[in-house]
Amino acid sequence: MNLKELARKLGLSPTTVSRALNGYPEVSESTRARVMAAAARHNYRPNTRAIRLATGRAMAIGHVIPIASRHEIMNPVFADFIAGAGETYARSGYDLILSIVPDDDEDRIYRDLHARGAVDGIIVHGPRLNDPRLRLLDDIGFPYVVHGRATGTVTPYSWLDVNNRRAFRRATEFLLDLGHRRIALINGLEFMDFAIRRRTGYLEALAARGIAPDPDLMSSEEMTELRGYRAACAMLGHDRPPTAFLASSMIPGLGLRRAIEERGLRLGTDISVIIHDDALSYLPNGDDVPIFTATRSSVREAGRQAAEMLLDIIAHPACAPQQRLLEAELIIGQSTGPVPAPRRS
Amino acid sequence: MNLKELARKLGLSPTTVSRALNGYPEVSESTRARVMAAAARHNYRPNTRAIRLATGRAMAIGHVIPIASRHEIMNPVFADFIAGAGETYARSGYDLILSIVPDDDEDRIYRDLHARGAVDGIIVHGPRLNDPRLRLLDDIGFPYVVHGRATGTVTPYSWLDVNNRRAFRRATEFLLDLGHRRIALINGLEFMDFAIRRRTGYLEALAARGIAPDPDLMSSEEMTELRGYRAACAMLGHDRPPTAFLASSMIPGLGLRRAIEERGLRLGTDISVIIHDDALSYLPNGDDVPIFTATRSSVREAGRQAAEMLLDIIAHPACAPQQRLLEAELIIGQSTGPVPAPRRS
DNA sequence: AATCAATTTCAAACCGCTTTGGACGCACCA
DNA sequence: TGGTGCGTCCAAAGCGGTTTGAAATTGATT
Repeated sequence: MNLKELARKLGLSPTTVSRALNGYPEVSESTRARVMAAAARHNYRPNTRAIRLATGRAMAIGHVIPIASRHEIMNPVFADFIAGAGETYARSGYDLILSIVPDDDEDRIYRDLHARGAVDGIIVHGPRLNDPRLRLLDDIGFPYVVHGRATGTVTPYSWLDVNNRRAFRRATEFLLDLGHRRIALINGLEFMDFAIRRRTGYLEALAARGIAPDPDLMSSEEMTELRGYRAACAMLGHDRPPTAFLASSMIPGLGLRRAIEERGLRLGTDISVIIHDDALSYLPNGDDVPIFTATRSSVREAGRQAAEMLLDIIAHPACAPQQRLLEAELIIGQSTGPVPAPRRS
Repeated sequence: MNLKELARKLGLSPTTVSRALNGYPEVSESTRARVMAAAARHNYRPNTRAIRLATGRAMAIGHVIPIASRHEIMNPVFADFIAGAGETYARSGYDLILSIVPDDDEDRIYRDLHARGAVDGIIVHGPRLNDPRLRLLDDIGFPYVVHGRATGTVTPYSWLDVNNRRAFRRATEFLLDLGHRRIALINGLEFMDFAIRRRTGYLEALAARGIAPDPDLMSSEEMTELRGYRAACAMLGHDRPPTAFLASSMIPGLGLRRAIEERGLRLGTDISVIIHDDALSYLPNGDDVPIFTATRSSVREAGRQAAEMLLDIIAHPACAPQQRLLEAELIIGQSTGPVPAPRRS
């Protein structure tokens, strides 16, 4: 069932039918009603391919997920982000096209998506320090929104980010207020922008209390359970082990907890831990009482908002780049407590 | 830069240029070379929208991810599956379009995707008992491949699945051989097909040794860390607690481990655990020596193969439905050991 | 009754590619 | 010499919508 056929059935021209369905004013309300009814009856849906060609719009957004080609780690945070973005697209009639791309091949993909006219805009995932992709996207004239920011980029661009610096500064201050002085940071890879900001917040809080950071208490790794475990083991084996940890996400946080409990230490009394909680649906941080004290910000909500921002930019290309900074809330769970009396070992 | 323009620059007709680029024989090799060179020079890429309209093919595959509308849990296993499928699509010039859909609205989405001509085929995720989607897809004539199977469906259909029954049967037998008799099963939700099969395998192994299953040792929950923890807590608090556990995935397995270690029990000596390991990139099961003894099957590889199967079906619609059953390997880690001597409590 | 503007409808061009059904030139053969 | 077949290339008709510019209809005004 296509437009022409529907028009024939109605004894109208395709033009009129098209206008009736798309809400143009130059068609009487009575015929519009007739057309709508007929369309519903034959459950007619305009062919997406034809619309796209005729209007020149792809009605689709590209999400390009970089995969570190060496390790092939897929960041599962994307799953919830995309679930959020998908809700927005569904409401607006956009499709979401997903490319998983080795990070040494991203340029080609962006160029391709543009030249082929496959998508109207792009969500940039996993921005890095001085990320070259933003320059590239500006050059080819693609509307885009960055999930996160790219330290080092000077030209303005649209982004949506969590206030990572402030979140980690507050978390560190919270631990300092509890009396902790040896606070470890289990961070993501340092070329990732979010990791840089989190470290900055951590260092700021330490500096404000006149505490010199100890490189032995700072690790930067891929965010897997195993890496969190390993890093924690190394630090807990230190001759002056930390009394508290900050972890970049729930996943290394689980490894961290394993390392702690394996040593017979109790979370929240012997060792304090604060994680960043992206509110992943499959890794809930407890329900009533959070397990981990955490800086929390829903990545799914971020997905929703980033998608809205991008659609807005596509609809109003003349507007200046948009930015939105989400604040993480510090939620108190069972994994933090006052620094214990020094152990006599 | 489009076909017409490129043709004009070359002094050829659009027809010839199109044929040259698409490898048709009715064009001399010399002009083909000329055309190819010019196309590369102006980095011409045919407009996807136009190709799609002209050929009637969408050159895109739809992945419809159902979200339980009540809980909004996004199964993170999809992330790695899709990463695998994406590799296949990238090689074949297909796009991957992703819809995250509340499970009470799936019908509409499938109908829509078809009527709009947005995709050429569908990967069905998370099949359930008597899943009505397969009937629907057959009715509307959509090529599809199911990741998993749908017990209760009688008409043949294409699927790719892990041999869940055999995997869990072997795992259970392995525990039985170690002397365990009280073996608990922490399963996924029971309307999910994979959960049914795993339970079947588990029950078969018990029955073969003449052991009656204990309903108190079988739980069916969403596969989150917290649910795994809760289920394990309840079972370990039982007056005849299990000496071994089977967990449906790494994620509830982590919660299970937490419950065990929280009680001062040691994994692999006091309590044995076998999980199903989907080989998720962000939750590696150790590296040299696996942490968990596990039934392992890479879901990423499953994604690759399912995608290939679907592309093949689309290319050869006349063929009979295809099936592929992947065997999980049983890998021995540090989480299993002989049943401990009964505790005198 | 003729004029005019507003309302409603339509024919045709267009989006950028594929594909059908020739056209053209040339060598080959009878 | 004229037909046949082959190798190259092209004009034009789709694909299924949107959109422009004009025509037909209607009602009000003069």
